[in-house]
Amino acid sequence: MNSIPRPLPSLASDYLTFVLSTNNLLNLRQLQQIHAQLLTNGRLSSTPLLTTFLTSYYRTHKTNHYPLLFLRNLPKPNNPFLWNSMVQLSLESENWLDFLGFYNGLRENYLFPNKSLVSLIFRACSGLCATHLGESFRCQLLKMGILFDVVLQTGLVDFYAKVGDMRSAEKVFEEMTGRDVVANNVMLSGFTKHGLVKEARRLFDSMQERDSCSWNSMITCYCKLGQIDSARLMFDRSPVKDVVSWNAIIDGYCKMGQLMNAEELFVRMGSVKNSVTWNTMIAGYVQSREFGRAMRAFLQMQAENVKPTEVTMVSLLSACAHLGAIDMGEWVHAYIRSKDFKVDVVLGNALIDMYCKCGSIEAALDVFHGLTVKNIFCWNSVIVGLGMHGYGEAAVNAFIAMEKENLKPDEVTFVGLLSGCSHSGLVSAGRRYFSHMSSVYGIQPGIEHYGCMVDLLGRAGLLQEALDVIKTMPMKANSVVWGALLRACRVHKDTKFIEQVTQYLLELETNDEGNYVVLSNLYASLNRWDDVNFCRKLVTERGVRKTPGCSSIEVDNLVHEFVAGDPSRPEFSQFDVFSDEIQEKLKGHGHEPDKASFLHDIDEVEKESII
DNA sequence: ATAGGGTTAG
Repeated sequence: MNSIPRPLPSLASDYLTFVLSTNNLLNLRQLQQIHAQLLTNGRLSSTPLLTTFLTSYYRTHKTNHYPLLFLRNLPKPNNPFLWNSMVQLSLESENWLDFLGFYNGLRENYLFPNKSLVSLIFRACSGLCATHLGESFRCQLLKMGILFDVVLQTGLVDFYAKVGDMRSAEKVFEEMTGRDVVANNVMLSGFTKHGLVKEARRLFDSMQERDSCSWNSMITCYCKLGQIDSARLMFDRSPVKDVVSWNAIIDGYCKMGQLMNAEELFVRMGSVKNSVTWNTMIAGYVQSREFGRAMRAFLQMQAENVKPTEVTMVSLLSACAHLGAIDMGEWVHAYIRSKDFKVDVVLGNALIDMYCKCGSIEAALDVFHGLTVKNIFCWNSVIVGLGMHGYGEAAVNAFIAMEKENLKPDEVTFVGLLSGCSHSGLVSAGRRYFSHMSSVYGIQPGIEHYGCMVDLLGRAGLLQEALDVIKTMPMKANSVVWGALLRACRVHKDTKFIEQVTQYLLELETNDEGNYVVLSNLYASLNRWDDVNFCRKLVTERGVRKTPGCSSIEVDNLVHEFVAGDPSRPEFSQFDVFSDEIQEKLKGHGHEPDKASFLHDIDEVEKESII
């Protein structure tokens, strides 16, 4: 169908209906031809037909450009139904910018949105957290003389609650006459979202009629505040338990790390389970670092014929990122493509993060550039990823590009940017961005940012400056910050500050095993064996447990874990040979193992091999 | 109106 033959007027209607029903993507030329057809024959331009045409165009092309052009060129006055359906369609597909375009077009024609649309628009304003838009919209409605009934007032309550203006929300709610269950539930969920459990409970207790939504709101409210036992009480008391109730309480247990309780309910649910239930459980496993169980749950989900969703994929990708399982990650990516899942910002970000953490910055960038919509999470992941892989300058450039897109950097952006500068030795850039944080962007540096600066200066050998940062920063240094300085001391073989760090370890009862080890090794390299023993005694006294070094590799979609000094694997001897090869290669590249600061009580040859 | 997903310093 490269060109559409000009049909006879009597056939046009059928013909157009046929063309539109084939569900093919129409190109611009074809559309213009249909457009011409519709305009030249006034009889054909019936509102239903035009509506079908525009909606099918918008559904397939997902851009409001042509439909807007089309509508603007229609002879006046326009039929309000046409504009209303386009506004509604863009709202339903959550394309806010398209919505604004259509809504403005509607107003340009002095038309009013119909009533169901009005509440939809309020919901959209809530979704966008567009305070000004919602306000101006409310004023417009008043001017238009649209009556505020319970439905509209409820929409308004929802709007105020979502943008965080609880006082206005409560005011509208109090002034409402004839509140129904929905109105009460909207107010209830407003309280719930802001963790206002007392207010929520008071309203809940005063309600004469309660449906499952009311009970579920209370369950989620208690879960959100970590009061899992109160949530469970609500769940048990509810006479109208539905899937949502079960899912809410299971999620509550997962968030508390109580997988046993979550699983018990999960099993007890039987066949009521839906995809959200499975996603909740899988996400729970991932959050508790039970990646293998997450994967098994995914397989079981498929075995029970429950369709995995985009949310399932996000959890699986997160598991891959933690495991460094690139093969499995690529498999998930292929699965996403084969199922035609919609790669939105969240899923896109999960892919970017997975590829970064699995070592493939190129694949991460591919995904990033392929996204039509990028938000702060996506940019942050890319900036963090580039910095992590030693591309500090690229991270800085990404930061600049992000600003050009008019996105405001947040505190995570600066963590990524500063650590990127640190890994690439970009001292002056790091200093500049650190000072710009508060002066230009109005973000107060947190302990992470001071930590980055200590690391940046420490790596560059500016140890005194690094210590000055620790001394002058507005918060107490934690083990990460001291760890950065400690490692810098080791790398630069500078022991000036070693006493201060030891003092810190004595003062702050930290259980951070790594710092004790580094400190002990530092003393060992100085042959200060008394201090080494002191460190070791400290570790024992404080009950700090040294987790054995552990790494994992992935072969044929199976993740193999290796624990340091554990020869129980049958392949162990082969790995030994392989490890020898790597050592030789490293030496060829001029790498020297840092023997001095390690395990003083074993002989030189063995020492080298272990390091 | 109610349930599930993403980025953070050594």
